[in-house]
Amino acid sequence: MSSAKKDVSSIPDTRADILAAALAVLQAEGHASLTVRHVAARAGCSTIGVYTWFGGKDGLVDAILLDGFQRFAGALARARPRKTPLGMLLGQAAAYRRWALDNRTSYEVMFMGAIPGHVASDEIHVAGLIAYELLRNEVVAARARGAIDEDDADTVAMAMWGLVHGLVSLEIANAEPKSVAARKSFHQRSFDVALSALEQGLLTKTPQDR
Amino acid sequence: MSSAKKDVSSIPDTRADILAAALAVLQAEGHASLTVRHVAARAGCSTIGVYTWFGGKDGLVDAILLDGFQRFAGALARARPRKTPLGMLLGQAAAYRRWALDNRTSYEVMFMGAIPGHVASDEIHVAGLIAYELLRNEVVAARARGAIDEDDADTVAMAMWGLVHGLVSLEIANAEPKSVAARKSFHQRSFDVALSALEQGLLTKTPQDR
DNA sequence: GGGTGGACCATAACGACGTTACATCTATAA
DNA sequence: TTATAGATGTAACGTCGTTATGGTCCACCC
Repeated sequence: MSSAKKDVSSIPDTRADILAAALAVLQAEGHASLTVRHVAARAGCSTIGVYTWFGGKDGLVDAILLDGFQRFAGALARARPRKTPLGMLLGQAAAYRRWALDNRTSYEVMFMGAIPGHVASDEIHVAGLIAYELLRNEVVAARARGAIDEDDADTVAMAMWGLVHGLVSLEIANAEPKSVAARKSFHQRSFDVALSALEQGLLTKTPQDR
Repeated sequence: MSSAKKDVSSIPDTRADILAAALAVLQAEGHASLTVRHVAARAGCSTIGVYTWFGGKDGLVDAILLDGFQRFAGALARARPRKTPLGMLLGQAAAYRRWALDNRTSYEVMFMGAIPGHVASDEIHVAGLIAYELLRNEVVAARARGAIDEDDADTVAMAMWGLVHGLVSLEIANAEPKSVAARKSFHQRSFDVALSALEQGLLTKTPQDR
């Protein structure tokens, strides 16, 4: 305000402020507090800023989702390498669960419909597909090396995605019949058992290079 | 109003009307239209009726959930018998998916958090556990006959539940990379592949009475 | 019959939500 | 300096869940 004129890189100031405020609110107070008024107040502007820069709450949530999917895909891509194709698949599944548990609020928004009436834009679906492709690629690689019989990579990828997503959803929703103390290890164990069982079931009958 | 006095069985008239109206609204117009005002109007009373008989929207949703879980458990219990324990498990999984697809709106409310801020009461969690027990019982039976190695029935049951829930969630959310025309058969196929793979993976190494 | 109390309900309102009409301010172009 | 376009603040609209207020109706007791 005083001496420095705006430098070129800071032109879209308000937009960045609002997005940062939205992420902060989401992280600190949960989806219920993610209101236009609340975010705007935290960003230091009026509600109209959300409409100027994001077109409304839907646009703001889309921006949040885009950020989430990018971080999510990055985490999957950084899953530590394993020696075998099936090991890579298990590694991605583990990275998926780890990221979801470490970014619970984001995961709920991205995959569990935590924002009431939100319908994601096409751009967001594309961002989601990028993450899916990472998994699918490993399936293709595993099949190319003869570790998996099933012809259609999408079928196998969807089976794995469904399993991982379902278990993680139930874990986050706390839907299990055990005591609180045993929750973490119980879910970890269910996850491991289910994954290795699925892996066993997907193996070729005439194993080659697993 | 004219001649007939109320017979005993129709004393809680308004309550039943409201619940019926809520189910009708949910079925015909989706969760977004499930508002206290809308339901009350359809039931022919004012909004206060919802508070008199259900304590508020949460109580009304709880009643809807209870109804849903009872119908869901009934559908699982009626899954047609198979000859083997593992066949029973697959049969229950198929019944689960069938019910979810046939009762999509109910499923979204029960398992996908479709009602924004709703937190289910303890009674509802119990109702959910009853359905879970049906699955768990089949796991115990399969283990008793030596078809499954894993010791902890909850671990196996959670693995299956997670797989089925995850695939069904993704199917309902339409999260797949195929064209609309191929969706149904694609999901059916993914479901079958994943289930039979999980089954294969859970089999004992020394098969006995499957 | 004449109260009396409680269960049920309608009206109207409150605060919070997403959204928008309108006026104002600011910065750049002519 | 003036004009124009974009960003912004204020205040409002309609909707949501919820509730305070008050009225109706019916069972019960004197």
